[in-house]
Amino acid sequence: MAGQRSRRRIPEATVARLPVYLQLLTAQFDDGVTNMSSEELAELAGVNAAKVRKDLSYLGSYGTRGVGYEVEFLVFQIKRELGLTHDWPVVIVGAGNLGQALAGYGGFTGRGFPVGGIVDIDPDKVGTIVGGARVRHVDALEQIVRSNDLSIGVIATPAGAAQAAAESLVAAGITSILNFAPNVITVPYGVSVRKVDLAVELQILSYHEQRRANIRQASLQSVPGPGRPRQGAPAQSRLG
Amino acid sequence: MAGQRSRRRIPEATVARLPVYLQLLTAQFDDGVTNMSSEELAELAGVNAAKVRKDLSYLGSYGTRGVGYEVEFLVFQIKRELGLTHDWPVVIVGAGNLGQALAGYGGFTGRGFPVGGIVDIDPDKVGTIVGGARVRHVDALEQIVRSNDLSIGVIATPAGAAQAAAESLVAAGITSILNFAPNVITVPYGVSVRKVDLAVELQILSYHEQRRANIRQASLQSVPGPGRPRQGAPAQSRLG
DNA sequence: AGAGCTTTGTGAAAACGTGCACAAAGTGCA
DNA sequence: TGCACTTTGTGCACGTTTTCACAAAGCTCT
Repeated sequence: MAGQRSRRRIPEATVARLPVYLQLLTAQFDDGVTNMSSEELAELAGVNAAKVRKDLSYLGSYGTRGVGYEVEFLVFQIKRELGLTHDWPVVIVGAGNLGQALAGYGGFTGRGFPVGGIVDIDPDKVGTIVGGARVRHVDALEQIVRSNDLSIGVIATPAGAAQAAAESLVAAGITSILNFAPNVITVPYGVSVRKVDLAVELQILSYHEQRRANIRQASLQSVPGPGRPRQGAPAQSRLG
Repeated sequence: MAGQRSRRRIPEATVARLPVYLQLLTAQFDDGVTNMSSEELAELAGVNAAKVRKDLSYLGSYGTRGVGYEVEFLVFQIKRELGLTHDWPVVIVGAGNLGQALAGYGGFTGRGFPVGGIVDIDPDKVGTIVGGARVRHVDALEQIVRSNDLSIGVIATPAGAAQAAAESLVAAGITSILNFAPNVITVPYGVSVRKVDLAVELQILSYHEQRRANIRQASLQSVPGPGRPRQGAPAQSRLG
């Protein structure tokens, strides 16, 4: 039983929730909370308590029946599982509007993902300082990646340049990509990609808005009665 | 014979993919492509062709057997279903780093979601011009929402202010929220929330990176030497 | 008009994810 | 020690999503 605790594959849905638990647990710990039940954590995360327990059970049996989970220990275990025991500096491709915002955005650096480099193809941008880092030419990508041993790249280019950016990143040795460009990129097997598309998120909201409007239209009943408060569901822009 | 095509409920997973198809189809149409098969679209979207067909079948039977789908018509149908036949101006709460980037980011306005207003609680920011819009005080939120008939709000505040921002938005009459703050917000029933958390995306990538590193490690069968403990497998202390 | 080819639309099966419900395992108190 | 109480960890049933596989429908060519 004691064998490898960690070779187990964790379901993708759980992997997507662990960072949320981690953030909540960390905040609670900073507030002096040392112990929490699945019920309390579920309440904060806006999910079902059984789901919390099942999610946490993939990490191991780290709770104590009748008591709950020790916050600090759980934080450590989630970090370990997510590979957050060390920083992962990222390299940003594209120093335009979005790239600059990302580089300057504290929530990046502050959570274990410092900007390890930023590149652009435009010679006019090269040499400017963005979020504390000097913009370098995209040709230096491989050198930046190798010498800093980077694994994660962020694409913040316009749509048309995204595929080329992805190819440069992969050629430079990057194996995980976060893509902010509004198009699908193709990468070789073994490279992970996640896509964040602001317009897609808004379009999904638009669908629900429009649907509400239709329903109001259809059944001329008034406002949808005041129900219980509800938590927002975490949004994943994942293509299965 | 078709009758009302649209009262059917579309699965959430499909709703999340329709914007991707829409983007691809629009790009193809601009390139002069007038007709596409589910196979071709699937290839571009990076998904299974049967999935494309099933997704599109929720809109109605708009394909032609033996031929495929007419791109322009399909674009129209998807837009109709997603409620994209008109613009949805959004109001942004928070004119800091992120709010400014969002307001200035073309991919927002350019895809049917112009900035209908931006507010901040900081009097120093009020009155400044951000992405073409003048920042107003958060107290004016309700007036802005009502007079422009807005439905969608974007939270671009720091974590601590997000819940208050959500409450202001709801009080002002907003029914859909896109939350960029890295925490869970609670809203009344009937309000849609989607959350985009950059750190969460990176943490998910981190998990996969770390897992790859572990697997490499394991298949090498070698005990990690005294070398520096970089992206390798974090030592697995304490087994459950 | 019919044969051959292509591609849709959809039942049905498989895979995946969620939530209930409860035994097991712990605490605390008398 | 034994009893009451709490909370975990998980088997199971249910719902959703994905994939397969194929009949039905359309096109083209003769």
